[in-house]
Amino acid sequence: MSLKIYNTMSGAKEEFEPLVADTVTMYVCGPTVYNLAHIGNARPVVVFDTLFRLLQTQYGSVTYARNITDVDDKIIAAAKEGDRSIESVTDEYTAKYREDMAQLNALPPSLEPHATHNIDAMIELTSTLIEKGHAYESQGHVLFAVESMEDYGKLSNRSIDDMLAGARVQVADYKRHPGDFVLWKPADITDPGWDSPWGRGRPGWHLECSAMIRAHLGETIDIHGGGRDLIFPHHENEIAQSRCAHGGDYVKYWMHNAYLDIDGEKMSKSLGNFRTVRDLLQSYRGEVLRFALLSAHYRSPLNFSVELLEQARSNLDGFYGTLREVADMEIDVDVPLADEPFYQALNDDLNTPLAIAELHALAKQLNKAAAEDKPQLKARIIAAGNLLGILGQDPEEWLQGDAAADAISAEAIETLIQERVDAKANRNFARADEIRDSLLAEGVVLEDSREGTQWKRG
RNA sequence: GGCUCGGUGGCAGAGUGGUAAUGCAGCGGAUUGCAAAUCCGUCAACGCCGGUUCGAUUCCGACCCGAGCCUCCA
Repeated sequence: MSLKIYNTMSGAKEEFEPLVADTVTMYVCGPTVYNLAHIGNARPVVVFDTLFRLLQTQYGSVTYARNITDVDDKIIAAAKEGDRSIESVTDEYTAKYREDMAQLNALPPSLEPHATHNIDAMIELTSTLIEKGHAYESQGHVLFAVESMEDYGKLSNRSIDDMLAGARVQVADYKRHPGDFVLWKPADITDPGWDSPWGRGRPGWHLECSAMIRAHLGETIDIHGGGRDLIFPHHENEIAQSRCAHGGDYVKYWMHNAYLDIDGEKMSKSLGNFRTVRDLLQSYRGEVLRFALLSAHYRSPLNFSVELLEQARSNLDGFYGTLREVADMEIDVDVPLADEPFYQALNDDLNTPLAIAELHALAKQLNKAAAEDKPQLKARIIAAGNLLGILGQDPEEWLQGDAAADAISAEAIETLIQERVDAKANRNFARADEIRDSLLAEGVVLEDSREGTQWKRG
């Protein structure tokens, strides 16, 4: 069972083969830390976290780097607006980003390089590009000369001429060609800046990823991921920087996720139609958000809505309900992943919706399995859940734990259930139903069985 | 204008050159004191028009509709 990945560069699914046997290097573009992450920003995090988990099942060494962009115009603007230091802005939002992503069950990446910790590498890269004739200094800026690169535009499949046709490239008198992009720009005395051969300044947006990949992962990496909107110009320009500086390949497999839509439109900061993860966590647990994000294939747009979240929750409740029935069952059963349909689904370019469908099939089997078959089915469900980053909680806690601040307490519920058991024993069904209805009004659902009454918050 | 990507049942969402997964919702049944949960069954879909083919939802072409990138954006 081998992994297939859709490579943006070739436009086709390819067999995944790492450059070095049993070793995978992966880099995903992380946040610019000047505000809270929205749920659209969380999609690549969840998608590539799932890939990270999958890779770890088949390669001995998997290094996953996700950067923190902590120098940028928007950060400077946010600091000025809040009348606070750059560091207090970036520290706050870096911490909040980590917290939010942890709520989504995203594992911490192996490395989390900060742009400001790698300025030397960026200056060095810029110098190399100038030496090799791919960059030039102009009015305090250093710019990459796109015309100096033979196949610039290959990733996004556009030519330099095409870009001019759009006539939306920023024209600036310090550029030789309108498509040239900034490697290094001068900094105002009040702005953050670093001394460089070209004066005090700061790096352009694209530079950090090229420099940090080179510094932390090597000249060529296996997988580089991010949102579709990064294909151009960001990733295109990374390729230009790295290939022109070092020669050789930069990235073997390019992966790009589609975005979240709201009412058929892209969710984005500039459109203002976004919901922050932090805000959504007030109403939905992180695992629900994660499940919702995985319910569509990562290369397809996903329409984000209340209905989607309710379906995600309903699905998870079902799985946890199944697991609650076998909560005390030991599962020291080996699960040969290669044979598992959910594993095969994930290996096919991370087909998470199909993997979830296979999870449903397993749950159904478990619900009606003979006792001796249950442990292995439970083990398989847990194994699938681990890969998807779900179903890791105690089922009872999941089903009973999602209580609002003013909700009825577990103790009060148990007391009423006991009273209802007594009423039923006396065949006082009117009282029993009255108790059940009153609990339902509190959002508590009772489930009677031969073994007794269970409850959950619905 | 250039370059991408889509349009599958009420909703979400896989997939395939030949009976179109799965989930949610609906309906019927089993079970239950009645429910819930579970199980069984069931209704219902491939944008439009051509072409290739024995056969197309799937391949090709045109068209309609939608989204995205080309500017900060996951």
